[in-house]
Amino acid sequence: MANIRDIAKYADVSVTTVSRVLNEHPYVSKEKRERVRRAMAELGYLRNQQALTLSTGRTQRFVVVLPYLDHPYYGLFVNGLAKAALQRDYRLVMWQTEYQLDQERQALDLLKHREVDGAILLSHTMTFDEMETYRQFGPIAVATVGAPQTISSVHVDHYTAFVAGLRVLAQAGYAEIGIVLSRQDSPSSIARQQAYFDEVELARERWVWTGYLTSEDGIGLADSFLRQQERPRALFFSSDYVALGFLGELRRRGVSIPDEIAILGFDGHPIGQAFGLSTMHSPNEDIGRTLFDVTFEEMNGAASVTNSLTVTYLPGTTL
Amino acid sequence: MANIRDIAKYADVSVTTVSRVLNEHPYVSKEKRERVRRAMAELGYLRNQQALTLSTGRTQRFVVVLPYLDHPYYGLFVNGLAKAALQRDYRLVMWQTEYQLDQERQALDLLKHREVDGAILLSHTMTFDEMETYRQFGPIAVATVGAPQTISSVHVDHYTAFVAGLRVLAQAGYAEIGIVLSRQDSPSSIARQQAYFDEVELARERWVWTGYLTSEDGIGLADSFLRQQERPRALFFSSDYVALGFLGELRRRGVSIPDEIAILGFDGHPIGQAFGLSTMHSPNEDIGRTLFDVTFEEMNGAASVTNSLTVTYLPGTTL
DNA sequence: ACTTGCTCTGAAACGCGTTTCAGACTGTAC
DNA sequence: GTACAGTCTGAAACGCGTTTCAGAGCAAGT
Repeated sequence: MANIRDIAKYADVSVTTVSRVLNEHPYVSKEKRERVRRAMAELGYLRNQQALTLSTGRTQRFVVVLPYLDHPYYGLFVNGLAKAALQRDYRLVMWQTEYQLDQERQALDLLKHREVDGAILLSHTMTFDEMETYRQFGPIAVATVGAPQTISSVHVDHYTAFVAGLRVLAQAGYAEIGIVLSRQDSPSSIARQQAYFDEVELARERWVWTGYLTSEDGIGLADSFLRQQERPRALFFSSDYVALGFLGELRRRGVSIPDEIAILGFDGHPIGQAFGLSTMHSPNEDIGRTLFDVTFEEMNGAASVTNSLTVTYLPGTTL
Repeated sequence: MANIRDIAKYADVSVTTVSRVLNEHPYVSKEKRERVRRAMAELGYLRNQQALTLSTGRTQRFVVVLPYLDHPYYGLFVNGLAKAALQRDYRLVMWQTEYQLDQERQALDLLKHREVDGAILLSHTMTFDEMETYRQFGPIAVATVGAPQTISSVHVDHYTAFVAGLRVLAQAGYAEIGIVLSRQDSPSSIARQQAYFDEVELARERWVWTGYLTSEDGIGLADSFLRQQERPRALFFSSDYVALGFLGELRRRGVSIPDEIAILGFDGHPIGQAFGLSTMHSPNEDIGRTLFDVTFEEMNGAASVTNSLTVTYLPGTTL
């Protein structure tokens, strides 16, 4: 494998000159530039990215932290991230945490050890206090609310977003509303419950279901829901996938939707449309794109930012 | 940022000794080991991964190439890859190609430039001949069939798999069968068509639909399908997502399934169960895991392998 | 007493591209 | 004729951890 010194020798110039040709520095005579070019072609020179990385201190990589790589909820975020990364010639190292704190720490250790230039957390269980201890090693951006000054944030405010969804339900004439959330104690679940109790007059503790993450969980909910005595007339899900599982199972059992139970999802993932799911659309792809850009800019000296986006109602036939 | 030389000076030992402590080499006296440990703690030493990478020539990274990061079809592969990577302390650089040949080339260029140790292609449009030109730069593994000797392959054979699915349909009593495929000219689509015409007596050209990738495509199919004069009695989809979109749309229109039209999917993705989709289960997570392992072993000198896995019928209510 | 074989240590080279700095040279301006 | 600015060039240092090699010290084996 020819390196820059071999090329220099072969073309009878200094390594500096070769480096200049590589980087298209103007101060190289036509003749030497040509000689170097030819030498590179003849020896099959390939620039060693590792050496470049060590030398410049830039890895051209960000680590992207998320609980599950294969959870469709994160798909659109990741898509936005990937598109932005491509534009800047950056690579994304994906890090699956399965909600394990130590996995999050390992991901941020990449930052410490200069394996990546920055970190983008689509989800985190770590406290912001701990997260800030990593800030000195590179820019960090999160897709969640409540980040401190030093940490960039691009997110939808789940309280506001949930209020918006609950009002859509209210306007459609539903007063008895239940909500189906993901992890019990996640910040977003807490915010959503808060919104529920603040906004819905007939809100009830037992109409709050937590621990529903996947479409299978949604199927599972059908049974326990139908067995319940006093049921809400509408269910607001924090995820389209859970809503879809529930919807599919109910339709299969011949339950009429929305006559017996109305369903509102949250995400606006394309697959929901296939089933006519009414949902609150969250601009996740934009968030992904912006998260990348923000992190990139911050690496180049820009200040950290907080960017709150809003959700919109995407009508279907389940409401 | 303290480096290894700073530590050496502070602990009054050579850099070699520091390196030995870092790598837990036994030939270091207790006393010096202790001094080095203390120096590292006091100066807050953090090993620079970039330097290590340049020095050892190992990046601890593989690039994973796939058309869309957010296509749920690849989710289970990626999940398997991620789990295997975690075990070996490897990172995955995800590369989205959108089926663009030049994106595939860019991904493999990472290999050329020593930015990754190996490449795993879940999908590719590149010919194997071209792919082989990259082989000299590191191990390559694909999830597709037909790879040459030098390139590892872990896959389901789509011809065999499709024959299996078609026989499931035949055994269930369906003779008039149509198939719905993804990209027209992809090797897997070609193999599937071959299987169709070889296996199904009543196979017809116009019962082959191509270009269906997403659940939305499945919705779109419903209309043109229902308008067709002579319809097959069963549809075999090459993707659960397309099948689900189609299924959802038909159910919404009140078409009785499987009485009017039977549906068989392909993948066995969990979300299919929510809707009772009958499907051929493909062990994609295993494939992902094995792809990683194979690439890893090959990097350590093992020979390339070809590993063909089989699909199994996963009953639902749509058949 | 003498070889053999560990254990321990560190100087120097290595991987490889970039950057700094000093110097030479040419051309233009005054 | 002298300055100054711009062009071109290369030696050396830099980023930083690993590896090779040579050598010293010491104990066990014959």
